[in-house]
Amino acid sequence: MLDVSSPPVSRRERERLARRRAMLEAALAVFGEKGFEGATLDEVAERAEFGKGTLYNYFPGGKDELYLALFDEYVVTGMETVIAEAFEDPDEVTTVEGARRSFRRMIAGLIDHFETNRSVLLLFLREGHRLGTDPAVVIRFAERFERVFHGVAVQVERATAAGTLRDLPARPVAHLLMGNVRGYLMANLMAGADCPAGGSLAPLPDPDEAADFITTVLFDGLLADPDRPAAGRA
Amino acid sequence: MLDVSSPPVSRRERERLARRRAMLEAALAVFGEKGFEGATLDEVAERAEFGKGTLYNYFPGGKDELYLALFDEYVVTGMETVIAEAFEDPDEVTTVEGARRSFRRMIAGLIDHFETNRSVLLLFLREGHRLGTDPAVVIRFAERFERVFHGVAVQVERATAAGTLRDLPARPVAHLLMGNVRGYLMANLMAGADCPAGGSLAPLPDPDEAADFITTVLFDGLLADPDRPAAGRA
DNA sequence: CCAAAAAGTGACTGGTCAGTCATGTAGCCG
DNA sequence: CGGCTACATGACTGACCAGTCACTTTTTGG
Repeated sequence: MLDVSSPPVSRRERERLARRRAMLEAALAVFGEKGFEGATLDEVAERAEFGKGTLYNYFPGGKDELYLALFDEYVVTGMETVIAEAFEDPDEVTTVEGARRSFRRMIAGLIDHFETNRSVLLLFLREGHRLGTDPAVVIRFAERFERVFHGVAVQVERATAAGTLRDLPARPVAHLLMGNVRGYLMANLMAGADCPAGGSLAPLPDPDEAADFITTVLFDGLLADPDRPAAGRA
Repeated sequence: MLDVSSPPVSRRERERLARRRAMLEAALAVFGEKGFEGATLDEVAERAEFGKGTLYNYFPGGKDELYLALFDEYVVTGMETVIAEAFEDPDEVTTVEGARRSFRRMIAGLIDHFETNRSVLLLFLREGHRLGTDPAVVIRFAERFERVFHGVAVQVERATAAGTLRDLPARPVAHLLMGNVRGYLMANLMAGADCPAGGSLAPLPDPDEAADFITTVLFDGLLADPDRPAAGRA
């Protein structure tokens, strides 16, 4: 990995990548704050300390390309990393407690990842901003998510095959897992805006509790059942 | 309710309401197709067959007010109606099977409602489009959702008090229930765009199966447990 | 050190659209 | 009927911004 003596990429190339990175970081901040429609390329260029024209040298597709690159390189990559780490030991999901531990790690990891990267979270939550507008855009987003869901579905399938999970279709289960994380994050975000409406919207402000809650419900179910106490917290 | 002989509102008033309704309906179609940013008031006015100025007579707050009114009168009201119908018999949730039936009815009702009102669904899914942009807007959305969640949380609380559900905090459970419906709808919508990526994204294209799936997982949990077979389908 | 190539730049353009307001019109009352 | 109120209207304005391109600066290679 060290490229001091014989760089696999030229200095030129490295600098180019560094500039690209700087632009993406500025774009992340701006898109995170203003949303896709609200963000202006002028502001992205200014924050990145480049001319607007330069932005187009790096992202000829303009705003769309910038946004999609951001989505790929921050949201999707981030999730894939967390998921890969959660299932590092491939045999863990073959026992009931191991499966619970692995999936809980995934859930907690995702929550933690997005909680500590607010801009990335906003990008993630708004990914549906153009649903129904441009089919091509919907498809590109769908492809990205497909990859992530697939990674989860594979683990669900392995656990199911090992008999640790009930025999349910893997893809819907994967969707359900991810959907619950997403739902928690959104609720928490809305609660962040100090809301005058009745009680706080924050259902479970502590990420760790939230991960326990989600894991417990999804693994043990909602029904009262004295014969099978929740393994996690009540 | 009949107001033929002695109208509680004048003809003037009724016509005014009818015009308002027509505008909202046009707005629903346009916002649903184009999203908040993509929609133009010119198009809304044209579809409603009114001048743009007239729109401002009815919604002085402009685009924002129109959108929020739409959200209130279609999304929120629709969900509240479905929820109220699902829990019509207040005693049903006090038995295990009754609770399952009630919540399943709610889930199926919500899915059905949004599947048959695509524009309303899009409005619902995009409600987060401005999260993080304008705190005032976030708060107004949060208030609306709070009302809906509260309705669900009340039922969860009653079921928990009756001992049919495990002793978990009601609000997070309500969020989780609603989040799962939302997640299913979004996945299904993305699958609607015929996606070249691998298999179809549609996890469970049939709404009824989806309702069974969600109910089963949430009530019985994911863990394999030969002692307690799922009451619904496998 | 210079010329040519590569990369950076931001003023400019063309188009869009939210919101306004001067004008038009329909109904109502005296 | 005539004038008055209330509402409808859409051309207009000002702001905004994605994307362009003629020009400047930097780098490279001879």
